[in-house]
Amino acid sequence: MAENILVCTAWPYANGNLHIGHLAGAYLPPDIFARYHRLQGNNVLMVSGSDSHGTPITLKADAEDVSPLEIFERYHLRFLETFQQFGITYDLFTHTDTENHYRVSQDIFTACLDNGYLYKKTEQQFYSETEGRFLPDRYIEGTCPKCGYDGARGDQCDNCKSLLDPVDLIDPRSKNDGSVPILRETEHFYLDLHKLNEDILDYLSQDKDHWRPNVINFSLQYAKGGLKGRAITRDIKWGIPVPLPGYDSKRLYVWFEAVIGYFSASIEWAKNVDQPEKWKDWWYQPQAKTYYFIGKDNIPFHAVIWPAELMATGRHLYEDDTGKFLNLPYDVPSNEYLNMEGEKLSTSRNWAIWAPDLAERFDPDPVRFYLNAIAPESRDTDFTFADFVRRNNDELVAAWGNLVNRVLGFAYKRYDGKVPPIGPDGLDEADRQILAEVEAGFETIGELLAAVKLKAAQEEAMKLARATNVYLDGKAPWKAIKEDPVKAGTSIYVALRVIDNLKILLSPFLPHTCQRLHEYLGYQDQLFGRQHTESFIEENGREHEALCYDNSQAAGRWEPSQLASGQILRKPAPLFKKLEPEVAEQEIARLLNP
RNA sequence: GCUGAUGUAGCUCAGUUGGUUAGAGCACAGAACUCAUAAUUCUGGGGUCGGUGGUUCAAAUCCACCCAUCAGCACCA
Repeated sequence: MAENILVCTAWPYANGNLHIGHLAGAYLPPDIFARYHRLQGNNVLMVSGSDSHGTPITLKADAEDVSPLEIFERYHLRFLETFQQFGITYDLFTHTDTENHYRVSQDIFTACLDNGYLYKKTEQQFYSETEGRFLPDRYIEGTCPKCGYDGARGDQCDNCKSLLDPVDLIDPRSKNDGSVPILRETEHFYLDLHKLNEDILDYLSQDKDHWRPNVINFSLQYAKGGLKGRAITRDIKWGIPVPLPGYDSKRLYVWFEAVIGYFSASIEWAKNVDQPEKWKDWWYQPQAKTYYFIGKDNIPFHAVIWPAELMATGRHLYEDDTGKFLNLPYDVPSNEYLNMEGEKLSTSRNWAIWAPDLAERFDPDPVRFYLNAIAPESRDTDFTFADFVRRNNDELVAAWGNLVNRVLGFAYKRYDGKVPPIGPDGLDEADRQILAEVEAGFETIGELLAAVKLKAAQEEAMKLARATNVYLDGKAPWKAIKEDPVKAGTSIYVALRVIDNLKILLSPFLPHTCQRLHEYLGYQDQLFGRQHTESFIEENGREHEALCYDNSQAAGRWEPSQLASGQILRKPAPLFKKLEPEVAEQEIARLLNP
């Protein structure tokens, strides 16, 4: 029975390029996961988009003296390109500046309000008279009340690292024009997390054995500590308007609406494919499983606050049957962080490998292979170019690429470009054993993938490739062919069929090269669907680019190969390139002298 | 400071409810082989399991304290 699997990934801030940390932590894992489930025949919906709001974007826009719109559109288009280059197969990768997202976010706000989960509160905040607006904490500078440092920001002192309340700053001034801001009263809406505290604890206490320890322990602790209301509106102009009269100067705060994107993007996708109710398969069908792939800094927002928003919404938005509830996250497989050459990635210090650069110089599959091999599933890990080169050469090329090349090359040259037949003696013990071992991989690797143990899954698949090398060595068909070409042909048949199986088992990790292998083996069709960008025009006439995926022509199936003897092979070529050790040095040099 | 996670061979990681000489891949050393991108296969060396103390016949595994790294701590999301 096909399952409905919703794959959500963190919404990247559209204020800079993506780097390897983003890929390894939040974008590659869900793609591997989604590809597996599609092969398995499950109904997968994978959605996300660019976060077009948020302070970092307005900061960057101010710094470049352009509009926030210009900033986020620029990087949004880059994201689309990056995801296509690495084969991250979103059914929809949209952004949060769409009419649809505005409407859904406002509807959720209204539902929360109607259900009594929002309250208003008045606070004192800094207001700039020269600019005529309230200033976010980060826009205020002053002297740190704790250490006396003069350049402290309103939210944090960079010198002593203390978290600050801007009201406590000595001699506060605006970062923009140096003017002295004044305190003024302002009213905001708060999400009443306190009221939902018990429900959140119940949710986190049931059926969470499959959650990673870090995620569940942290979330439980967070919720047990007592949740307090959080402001969900801001005095800013860039963002989604509050859907109430008299709030023209306020916007929904980005943390409240960005996570709503998972829901609104699902709805947008359904509209795009002309099945406007289809999103309900993932949001209202109780058996559907929803996964949220994020980095560890995002855990509270996905494991606590987003469920709270869904609960507060009343959980039957856009649904006449009030007995139905919106699905809460089934799993939040958060990753730790990826470091680089022993140091934390840093955008400001330009200590990062940017995804577009990586795509320019390397093929996507080796990068996917390496990033998954070192994915920070349970702890921070370290990316080094030396290790990348080593794993590419000594593991990917040596064990798998070479296996494919030697067997396909041999079959192509010595058996007339066809899959040889099984000889009259049939299969012997060793033949049956290697086939059984690899076929069992559909079970074991499938289970690992379904449990989001993606590193272990890849390792298991590589183990089978190594076992095939052992099998081949035992059979030595290059020797046997001299005395008994028919018997050697049986071994080559078995090896080809094993490779045909491994092609599927490895395809979630290495989709591009497995497709090529698929063709070398003589198949005509596509293992996976087609990825493309598309421009959508909304009711208000505005247009936006999005990444889409059409799975209708995908022929790959997560099941053992039935490779036919006599199938015509295509002339093979190596799937991967060996990398010169100097590559590592060159890349490091490039980092140090950009 | 408070809360949580992580710390096992040079590197990346496994180690189920505590139980024989702590495992894998790669790297390293030796051998075999030559179909293959000098790839492959076999054998071998290599670890006081972050530290200290405790519980136990027995601890990488349980408890306490400590150290290191990372994250969160409510206006970054």
